[in-house]
Parts: sequence; structure tokens; C-alpha cells
Amino acid sequence: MYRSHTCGELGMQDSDREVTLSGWVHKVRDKGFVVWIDLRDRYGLTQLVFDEDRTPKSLLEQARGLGRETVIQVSGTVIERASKNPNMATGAIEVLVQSLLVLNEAMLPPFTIEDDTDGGDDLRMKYRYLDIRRAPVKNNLIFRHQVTMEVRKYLSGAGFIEVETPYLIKSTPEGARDFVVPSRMNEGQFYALPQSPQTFKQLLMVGGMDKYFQIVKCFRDEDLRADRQPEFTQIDCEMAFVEQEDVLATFEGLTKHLLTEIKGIAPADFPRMTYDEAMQRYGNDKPDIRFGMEFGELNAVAQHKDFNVFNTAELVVGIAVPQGASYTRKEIDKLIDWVKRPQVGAKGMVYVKCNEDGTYKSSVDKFYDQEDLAAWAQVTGAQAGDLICVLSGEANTTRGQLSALRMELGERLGLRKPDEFAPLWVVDFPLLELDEETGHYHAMHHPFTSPKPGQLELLDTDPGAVRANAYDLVLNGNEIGGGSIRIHDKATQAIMFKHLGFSPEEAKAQFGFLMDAFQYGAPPHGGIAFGLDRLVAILGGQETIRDFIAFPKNNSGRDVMIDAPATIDQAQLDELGLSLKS
RNA sequence: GGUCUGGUAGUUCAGUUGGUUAGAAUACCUGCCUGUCACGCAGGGGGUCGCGGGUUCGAGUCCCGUCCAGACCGCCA
Repeated sequence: MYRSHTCGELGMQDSDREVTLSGWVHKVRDKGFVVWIDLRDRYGLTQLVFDEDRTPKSLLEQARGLGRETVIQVSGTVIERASKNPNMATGAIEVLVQSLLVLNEAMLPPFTIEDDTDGGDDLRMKYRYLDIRRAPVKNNLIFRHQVTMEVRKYLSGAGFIEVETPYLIKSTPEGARDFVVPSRMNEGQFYALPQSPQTFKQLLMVGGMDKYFQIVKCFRDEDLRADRQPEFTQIDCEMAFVEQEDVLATFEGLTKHLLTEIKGIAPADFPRMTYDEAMQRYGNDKPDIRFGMEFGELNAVAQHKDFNVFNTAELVVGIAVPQGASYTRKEIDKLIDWVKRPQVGAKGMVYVKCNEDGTYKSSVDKFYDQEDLAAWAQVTGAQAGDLICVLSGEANTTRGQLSALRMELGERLGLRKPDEFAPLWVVDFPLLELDEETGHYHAMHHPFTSPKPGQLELLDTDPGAVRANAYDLVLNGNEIGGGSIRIHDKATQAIMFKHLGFSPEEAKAQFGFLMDAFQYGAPPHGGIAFGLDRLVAILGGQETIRDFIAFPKNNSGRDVMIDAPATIDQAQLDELGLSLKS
């Protein structure tokens, strides 16, 4: 028997008990006459004690010589500490060791296994198995487990059935790049890994499963970000015989359940905003509504003066930065440089200081008098002491730039509090999105999304104006879920494919199985998918998802621990009928 | 594909205008220490300054190239 207890459970109630513990040597504190060892496992730390009076000399010497991370098993007696540590769960007791067995030696770890490690990301990822021993990472993984358990509990309780769908499927042209897998038995042919189980869950609805969910890996071969991994986990859901309202109610329920069970807060009903409203008020389809700084459109009050930059702009729009009037010229210049960075791309920025005495000082005083600037303050909601930042240009671009500025300033001003949760439904998304490069429209959500009732005809005349039965759940400026009511009849689906540039032959070749299925009594259906990694990270109050994933990929999509991806040998290539260019 | 930031001891970092033997903290090793728990004290070992080239009397420092890492833009239906 390796252990009678874990390292996290012993207390005063166990006094005088004979126990056996196993774990890692976390730290040795050698005080000469007495040696303490913190023994660590997943459950916590327990202090072991060896001293000159009560411990045989050889055992004391052995304890003194133990290196960090050695795996040991000890037996001894639980005793009350002479000096207790109130900061430690097991801080009232210690184990007076009678026997010690080294189960495995450990080399000196390349970084310290402590909460505040001295290791950088590089090393931590290379030795991820050591990193996972650290409480912050370990606790994140446990936290993730708790979230997924609550998801399963809620959805199962609501009548959802978890069904697994295949990972080896077919590549499709729409959407993200696919990861492909060559087929040995079908030489020259490839599977693709699913970007999502979209068509399969719809077919489960045709199959009469009624309510489906799956916590499932999805794969997209696109560039990474702090909140984006090439393989990621979705909570994928679909329901039959539902309208948008049914889906929103069900998954608002799930999200509230998580906020209550995981964070201990009782959320109010989630506000809703149309896509158009979100773009107008925040310049962003996933606005962070934990703080204000809403957009004020200034065309009416800033154009037709003599300032040509504004007069020729499609949109002039500003935000009020709380207490920004105290910024120095140098600080404002740095802010202007920030919005002019290529990543943001603004040409420049006009600012107005709203002085405490009610006067205004702007970078465009030559063109605007105090009355004009007072109107700007009115529109942007600026108070005395605020700074109004104004950008102008093509409407969508400018909104995007000002949104970037708003988020940056929200961050700098500490308005994006990690312990505050502001969920929001964004609804009525456009069905189609214009690709600037090709001039073609593509599905904003995916090609199976249904247009709003009665808008099908609009597709021919004004495709960009068609709204979809599509919705996103936004939490603190992050899209954590997105879904739609799907098309469930062949004719409508065919029209959609036509407008997305598929010939009938292409549509049949790519999605014939789905269109066929729709002919055999497909129920009306819709659903949603949550990004689990992101959801867990946000609930955990962090921006980066990597530490909520046991073995994440780095920025270049590499696993630096196992060193993947890697080349394969010639025999494997031959077997697959593949040859590499150069 | 692009922009930016970084790469110096096991690790995290500092290193001024280009100038003597490249520092700190921590980790590690040795010794001491009668209750530690971020223990303390004393001492010690530890460096291809990412790599390659260039400028210079002299390069961690300047220039060019390259590799790696991170953040972001494009991309992510």
C-alpha cells in the first residue's frame, strides 16, 4: 500500500494516527537539529518532520539529503505542530516519520515547481509534465473538469443526449483550412478532421435524437492566438422543433447555471443587442459591456465646418475616455501613435480635452469653437475631466479602429475586471459577408444558417442586407458561443449554396448527403456551440487559454514537448502513396 | 504573408555613450543554525551574451542576415 491518506487531508482530528503518505519532495528545510520536508501531491502539502530527539540519525541524514521532486513514501505518526501555520490546510499537524522509502529519484527540474515559478513559457511547455505539478496549472485543469461536469449535468438534466461523431470526415471548401489525413486503404484520398460536427449534428436531428450535445475536439488549420489553438474543444449542441427563442432560453439557462455553480453569482437575464446596434455602439460584434465608453457618431455636429478630413469621411466617431483630460501632450501623442500602428491602422486621431472648468481644448481648435466641442461632448457622453478621442474614415474600418482603442483603454484603465461577468446575446447577424478580395459573398456563420423569415428574396437584390437567424453569446468581450436556426429543407439549402457560388453539381458533391437527408422528413432545428477552452479561461479570469489545456500547442502550432509535427519516413510515405515536393 | 517585442548563469532579469575580469535575484553545492513553512546566516561553483557575417584598435552593446519565442494584423464559414 503506497498511502493511507493524501497530502491534503490530515488535520488535528488525525492526531496520533499512524499514516502512510506518498508524494513528491516539494521542499526540504534543514534547520540542523530538525529537518522539515513539505510532501506534495495533487491534494496538497503535508509537512514531514525529522529531528535529533525522535528520529534515528541515519533517517535524519537521509531526509536531509533528499533532492526536490524525489518521489518518496513515508510512514509515521500524525502529531500536533509546535508552531502551526494558519495559511496551510494541513498547517496544524505534521507527520513524525518512522520510515522513508525512495520510490524514484528526480533530476533537478529545469524550473522551480512553485506557484510563482521562475520558468518562462518555453521551458514550461517543453517540460509540461512538471508544469502541471504546479498549483496554478493543476487548479486550472481541475477547474476545467468542474465546468465540463456542470455542463454535462445541466444538459443531461435538460434531456440532451451526448453522441460522439466521427473525427475522420471529408474536407469542405467553405470556412477554415482543414487538417487532412491521408488514407492508406484509399490511395490518393484524404480524410479531413472536422472544424465542427455541424453536419453530423444536423443529421442527428434528422435521425430523431431531438436534443444532442457533445464535448468535442474540433480542428482548424489557421494561425494561432493567445485564445486560439489548432485543436480546441467545443460544447456542441443541437435541438429539434425549436425557434431561436427556445435555443436562447436553453443556453442562457446553461450559462447561468455555470455562473451560479462555478462562480457563485446569480446573474440577471442576459441583455440582447442586434448586430447592427453592437456595431454602432461599440464598433464590434462582441462588445465588452463591463464598461461604457460607447461610440458617439459625430457626423451631424463635426462635418461641414472647414475640417476636410472629417468632411470627406463616411463616419466621424468618438469615445469619451474617463479622466483622460489629465493626459499630457506626450501621453496623447503616444496614444495617437498607438492607433496609427499597422495593427490598428488609423491615419490619425483628433482629441478634445474636457477641462474641469467646462472649457474645451482640442487638436482642431482652428476649425471648431467651444459650442461645437460642447456638442461633441454631448454626443459622446463626455463629462468634465474626460478626453474625447475621435477617428474618421470609411465606416466599418473606423469602427474597428475605434473599437481597438476602446478595448485598449478599457484594459489600461482597469475597467475590464476579471471577476466581473457581463454576458450578452448578439442577435440578427447578417447572413452573408462580402469578401473584399474576391468580391464574393460567403456565409458569415455557416452555409446551413437560415435567413430571417421572408428575406430569402432579398438574396437576389441586396445580399448584404439579409439577416440570419443567427446569434452569439458574448462574455466580457469574447465570443463564447455562436449558433443559428438551420435550414431544414432542400430547396432553401439549394438557394443558399447557389448564392455562395456553388454550382448544383458542386453542392451535390460536397453536401449531397445533407440535402438528401432533408428530403426524408428533417425537423426544424437549430443549435449552438460554445468554445470550451475560452469559456473556462474567462470564467477563470484569464485571457490566455493555454494554461487551461493540459498539453497546448505554441504560437507556431508546435508541441514542443513531443516535438510535433515531425517528418515521417519514406516507408510511411510510400505506403500512403505520397511523395514530397523537393 | 505582415507588424512589433524579446533571446545574457539552471531560471527570471539588469547591463548607461561601443572600453578593464559581464552583474543581481533565485535555484544548486558546502558549512552553521533548538520550530521552520518565501526559514535565516556564511561561503562556493556556474556564461559559446540564440546563431552566422560585417563595421571598429575594441562589440553583450552598432549594422545586415538567420533561427527561436511571444503579442497582434491578415486568416479563423
